[in-house]
Amino acid sequence: MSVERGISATMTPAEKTPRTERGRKTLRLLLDAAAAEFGEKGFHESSVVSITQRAGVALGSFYTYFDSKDSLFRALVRDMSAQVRQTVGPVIAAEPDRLEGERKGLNKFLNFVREHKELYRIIDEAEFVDPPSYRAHYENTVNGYLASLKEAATKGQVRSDVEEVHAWAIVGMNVFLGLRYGVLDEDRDAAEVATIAADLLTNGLKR
Amino acid sequence: MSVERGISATMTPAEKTPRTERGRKTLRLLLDAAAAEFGEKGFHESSVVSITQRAGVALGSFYTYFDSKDSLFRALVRDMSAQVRQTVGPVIAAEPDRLEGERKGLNKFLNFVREHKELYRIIDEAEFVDPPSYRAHYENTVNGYLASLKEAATKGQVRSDVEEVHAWAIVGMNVFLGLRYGVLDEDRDAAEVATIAADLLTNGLKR
DNA sequence: CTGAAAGTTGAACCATGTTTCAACTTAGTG
DNA sequence: CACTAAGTTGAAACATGGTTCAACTTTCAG
Repeated sequence: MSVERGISATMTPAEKTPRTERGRKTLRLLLDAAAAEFGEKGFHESSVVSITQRAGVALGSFYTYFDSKDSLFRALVRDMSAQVRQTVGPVIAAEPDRLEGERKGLNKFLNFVREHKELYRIIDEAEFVDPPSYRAHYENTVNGYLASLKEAATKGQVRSDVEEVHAWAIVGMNVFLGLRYGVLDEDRDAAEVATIAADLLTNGLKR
Repeated sequence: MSVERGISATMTPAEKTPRTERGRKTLRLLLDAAAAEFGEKGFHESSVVSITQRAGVALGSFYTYFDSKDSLFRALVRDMSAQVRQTVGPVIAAEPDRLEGERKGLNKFLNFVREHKELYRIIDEAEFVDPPSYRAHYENTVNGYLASLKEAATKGQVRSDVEEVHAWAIVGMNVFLGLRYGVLDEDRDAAEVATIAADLLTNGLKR
């Protein structure tokens, strides 16, 4: 449940990139602490003081790497948005059949959410803390989805009239299933949920 | 774009219920101002000072009706949650065919969202400000959905194996369509979006 | 009319938490 | 082995905004 990755290219840390190994380590401590803190308490209940304490670093060091609490949050949102897509996208792409890929992708997503509840909450909260990033996250996600659906349509694997509305609907479906069966509760088997949902998506509600 | 209704039963306003006509009027001013303010700025950017100014009421009067900023927010969430269900539920129920009801319900929902963007955002933000209400909102919504789907299943209008996962998936779909085509942008005809989504839900993605 | 209950007011109090900064320590290079 | 750049530190300055309260006004039942 921590952001174990290095500092991704998407973070654009202004002129505050660390120049030494020590600096990179401190930055990573701060990012991990922040992800945990924001995930648990939400943006506004989290404090820079508490984040630095959790990171085992002095208060002032925070401002060596970030301009503000907001800018840290923005950096995290961008990073996590990319992480989700990089985790789920390949799983869908690797499957020759798009509808089967849908099931596998959702399964992967559910498991990812369970292991990264904090990322999920951070992206959700971006709707209020950093609307542009929030919007960008879902537009990127939906666009990727739509492209892959259209691709599948040319292969005759899905209906030929797929369009934006479908992509938003499917993404919404997945996000809510992630919320319910990943974040709020884990009372159902992830693979089973994915199978049921993929079947609904494939065949619809009709008898 | 304001909460034009009276004080609903769900609000349980402790011992702070107004006893005179004047009091009820002030309370309504505060509720409307708060809904507008929270909808525009979000919970944390909104201030009690600003809400009372918007309502044209003194700062102190706020605490005649609410224990705190939080408790006001909770009251609003509960009220709006009920409002959404009371708006959309009947539209679905009135339609003899459940799948056609789905289309009409989504259309109603989209139009409702467009006229009440602030309500939408307030419920969303409850995930962070008042998690129990947030959870309760979606559980109530999903349960209502599930009951009506099961009812339709006995009539042979939808597949007979409908269950909780389906309900969450459908609600998620609708919420995201509301977000995209109601809140973020209104660049598509609501009825058209509803038709496309209902068709997807009815027949699925397969060719 | 009148008195008590209900409602109104806004300055002051208070808690919280972000950001700055000048003194200090560590790391790496010529 | 300096000497400089990078990094660290935490107390203090600063900003914000929620909440209280005692004086005041309005309402309305008797």
